[in-house]
Amino acid sequence: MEETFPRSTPPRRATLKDVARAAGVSQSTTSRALSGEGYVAAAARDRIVAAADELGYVPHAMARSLRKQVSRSVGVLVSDLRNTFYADLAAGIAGRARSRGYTMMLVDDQGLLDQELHAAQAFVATRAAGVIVTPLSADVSTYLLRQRIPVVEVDRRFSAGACDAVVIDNASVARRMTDHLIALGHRRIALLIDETDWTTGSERFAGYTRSLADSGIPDDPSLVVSAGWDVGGARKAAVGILTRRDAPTAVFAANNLLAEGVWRAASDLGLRIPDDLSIVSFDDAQWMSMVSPGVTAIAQDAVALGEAAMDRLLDRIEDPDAAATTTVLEAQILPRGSTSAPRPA
Amino acid sequence: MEETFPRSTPPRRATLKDVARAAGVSQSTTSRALSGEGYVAAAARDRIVAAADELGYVPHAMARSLRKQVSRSVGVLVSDLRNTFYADLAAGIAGRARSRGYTMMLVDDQGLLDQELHAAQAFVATRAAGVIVTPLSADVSTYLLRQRIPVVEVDRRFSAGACDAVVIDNASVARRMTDHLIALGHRRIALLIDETDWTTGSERFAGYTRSLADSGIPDDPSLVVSAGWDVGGARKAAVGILTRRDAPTAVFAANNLLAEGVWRAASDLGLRIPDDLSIVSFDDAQWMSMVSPGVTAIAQDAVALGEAAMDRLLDRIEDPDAAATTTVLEAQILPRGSTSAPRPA
DNA sequence: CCTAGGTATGGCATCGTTGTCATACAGTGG
DNA sequence: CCACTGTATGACAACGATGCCATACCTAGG
Repeated sequence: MEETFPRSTPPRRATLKDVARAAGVSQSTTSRALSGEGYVAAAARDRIVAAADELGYVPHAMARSLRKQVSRSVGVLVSDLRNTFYADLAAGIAGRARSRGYTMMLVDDQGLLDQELHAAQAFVATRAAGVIVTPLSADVSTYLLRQRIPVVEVDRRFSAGACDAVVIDNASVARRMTDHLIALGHRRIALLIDETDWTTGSERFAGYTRSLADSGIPDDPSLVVSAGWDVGGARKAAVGILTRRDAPTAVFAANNLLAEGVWRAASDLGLRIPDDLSIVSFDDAQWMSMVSPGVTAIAQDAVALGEAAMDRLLDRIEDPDAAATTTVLEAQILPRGSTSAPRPA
Repeated sequence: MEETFPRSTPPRRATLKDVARAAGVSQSTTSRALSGEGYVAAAARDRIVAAADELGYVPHAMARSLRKQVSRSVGVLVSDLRNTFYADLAAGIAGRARSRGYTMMLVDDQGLLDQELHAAQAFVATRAAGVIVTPLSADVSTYLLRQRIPVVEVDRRFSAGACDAVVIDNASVARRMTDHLIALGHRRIALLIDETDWTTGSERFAGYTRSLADSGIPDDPSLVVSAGWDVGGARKAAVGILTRRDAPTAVFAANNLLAEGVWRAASDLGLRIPDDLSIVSFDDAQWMSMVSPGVTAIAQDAVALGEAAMDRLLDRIEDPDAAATTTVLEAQILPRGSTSAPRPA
């Protein structure tokens, strides 16, 4: 009998069976004692609990969820964790997940379609209780829904109607932002945008267009510039439009990367802000409050977005057959120094 | 017999048994066919594979890992996802995890000790293959190591020697940064710091002190200011030291939040940078390259830190009994406009 | 005294996989 | 013709937890 092991680090992790043996009762009783369901004599319970933490017993979550056929973990799929927006979103989800007793599996698909689908499969494999996703295509939701896994789309919608969604009112706030520029006296307002295929882009574009139309400003398609996905491209595109003979007096950047490009372009060209050029941004970023003048921006509360998505998901898990709903959160305009009346021509 | 269900959404997720039945073979054969281990006739394999994707079969990762007694998921515990440093770290880990076939459970402990321990327990419950943590105390590592779970500490070390760690050489780069200020002619250099209890703080402090000593500059403890954990506190502390009669000509902020406080304080006091005051920061933040002048900063590659930590963890999982090592990554000094020679007195 | 109901406990099947083992049928070399 | 080896398959027992069921005791009420 040389089975003496140091007491501090047991050779194997303790299981329910070990606790049962140590307490001198059956596994059934042990399970009941630790879960608090069913009859257990007080004395037995005490012995069992004592044995459990003597052995450092931690229930095996996977075994439990295999047996109970329910999972306490949710999958989260975002496009790019290095982008503050997604990181804040994840933070909001994480906070709610923890307080509701769920664990979070986080995957960053880097904006790649194949990784998005691959991640979805990983969520199915772990039998996630539900998934929150900032989708790149309708495929994820379709696939997960077919697998009977609740899905919530955040930030943008691809499967409108088929699954729940939590978004902000892009169109409305883009319109109000454009209204603000028009109220200051601007007539030539450029829109720098990445894409108009997703709901985010198309709605922002729609809000901008709507504002101009409502103010009776003639449509000028040349002022809407597709500026790519990175700062470099945005900078180039901004330089292009700002050096035109009929350059705009204000630029509306449809996200924070584009705003950075515009800011740098203005600096390249020696334009004074807001005297020579007004700049506004959809998405607030930290630098916008650090530079002078600060950049007037639309702030989405990404943390709140994440929290709302998690709440939605948990409701859905409780009631899988309820009708899909779309939750729309408010976004705020933060007026800063980058906007003023255009210079008289 | 009214068990007709729509073919598109099966009532229950398909299991190995379902695939086996559909292909007309046993579970054993099915398992062998899908895993590729052991003998399976070519014809049978084809039938099985066909049945599997007909049914949309996805193997149950938890059942598998229960049976095989190995897990393919790692736990990651960071202090605050909303802080870019941690988000980038997580992104680095996530990237490596995905490419190595692991899934990542992410928890944000919000800098709270009890949540840190709670998260550690959750990792044990899911039988994580390993854990990467930016620790708040030695307790996490101690607990997890006792539970035989490999741990890698990142950014700061609490359990030096007991577990692996991946950090940057805080002391050395802090010293070089201070040397840089001294080389420019500064003699009164303040250090704004949050804490000196963690390895990060104490090493940065040590590097600063060492640089001054090596240059023969007399020690002045009043120039080392404990500035709290948020921007507001840092701003106040900075205003305090900058309005002293013998105010420093340069300030070294030990992290990006403190740097923001200093920057705002300088703005409050109308100090011109770098003429009236030189500012340097440990930690680069996006705004530091957007403001003018830009802030000279120490850039840690948080993504690389995360990748290195994941690599370390996987090595450790493969060889649990190897000696614990500490990996030290380089950090870079990015010279920008916020530093110059002090104004002649 | 007998039964009913509350309390307390253990046995056992089960969740979905995997791997060991036993079995069976080739074909091959002695 | 008899081992023997290689191929192919299915039964079955795990992994760790739970929950149904049977069993057993005790007390109270008829």
